[in-house]
Amino acid sequence: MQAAKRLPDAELEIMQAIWSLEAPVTAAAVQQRVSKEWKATSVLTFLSRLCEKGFLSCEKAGRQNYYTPQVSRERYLQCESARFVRRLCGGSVKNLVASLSDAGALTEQDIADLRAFLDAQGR
Amino acid sequence: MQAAKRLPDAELEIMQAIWSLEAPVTAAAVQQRVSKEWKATSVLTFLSRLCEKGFLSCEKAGRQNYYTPQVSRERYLQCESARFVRRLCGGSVKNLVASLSDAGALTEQDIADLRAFLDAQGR
DNA sequence: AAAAATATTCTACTATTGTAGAATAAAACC
DNA sequence: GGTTTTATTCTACAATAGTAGAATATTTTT
Repeated sequence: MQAAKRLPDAELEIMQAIWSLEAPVTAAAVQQRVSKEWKATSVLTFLSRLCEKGFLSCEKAGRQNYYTPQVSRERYLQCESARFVRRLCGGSVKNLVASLSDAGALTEQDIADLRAFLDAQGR
Repeated sequence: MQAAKRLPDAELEIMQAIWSLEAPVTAAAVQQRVSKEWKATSVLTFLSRLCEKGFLSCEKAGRQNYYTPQVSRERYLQCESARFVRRLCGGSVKNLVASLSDAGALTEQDIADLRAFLDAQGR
């Protein structure tokens, strides 16, 4: 399982937009979906960089390009979260959650969801 | 609570080393502690960049510099983990933990620790 | 005090990232 | 078919990051 390289902020934002859409997508659709106020050429630059990195494939039809994700959101999230816990939390998931709690970023809902998740796991 | 800026890999590695030592620390001590095979000047470059960014303070004594963290590991981890959940997990902590589980990065120990943590939280 | 050792600061160069104008190519329109 | 429109590709430039040699300054040593 080769580690899908970590994406810089702008490229991740583009991928998030693409993952939330039905593949394949056009640059225009991506631009609409994205929250940032990027010029069209900027979006195109990011898209082509993502292709170079193997995160997207690109199919040309007429004068438009159609992009399709080559890495799933799930897979990327798995790599990144494992990496995060390893590098920042000393490998301890509890450290992570405790830190979120200290940061006030752990809602009642989160706690309930987590409980449910743990219960569903190996008893 | 201004958001302590995110550190690039090399600088984070330096901070990790410093946090694990007794402050204040010298560049030599940092270099020993770090796992990477950096030249002394590289370490010095990272240290001075960390000072510029306000992560370290620097006190000169004789020809040596003594560095002291200005941001605690806890605080940095809080910012980063909140940011991570927000940007990558759609704000859901359960998503994060589920993804770790899928990635095979959730040990029995983690699960036990998490349970204990949740139980210690508001019932 | 002069010489040798050494910690720090300067300077520098490459790669990556954010950003986008210019140039090009292809489609649509008249 | 020539002109206008427009999506894409090229080119470019500044800021950040990784890396470290050269130059400088301060101690130590002799």
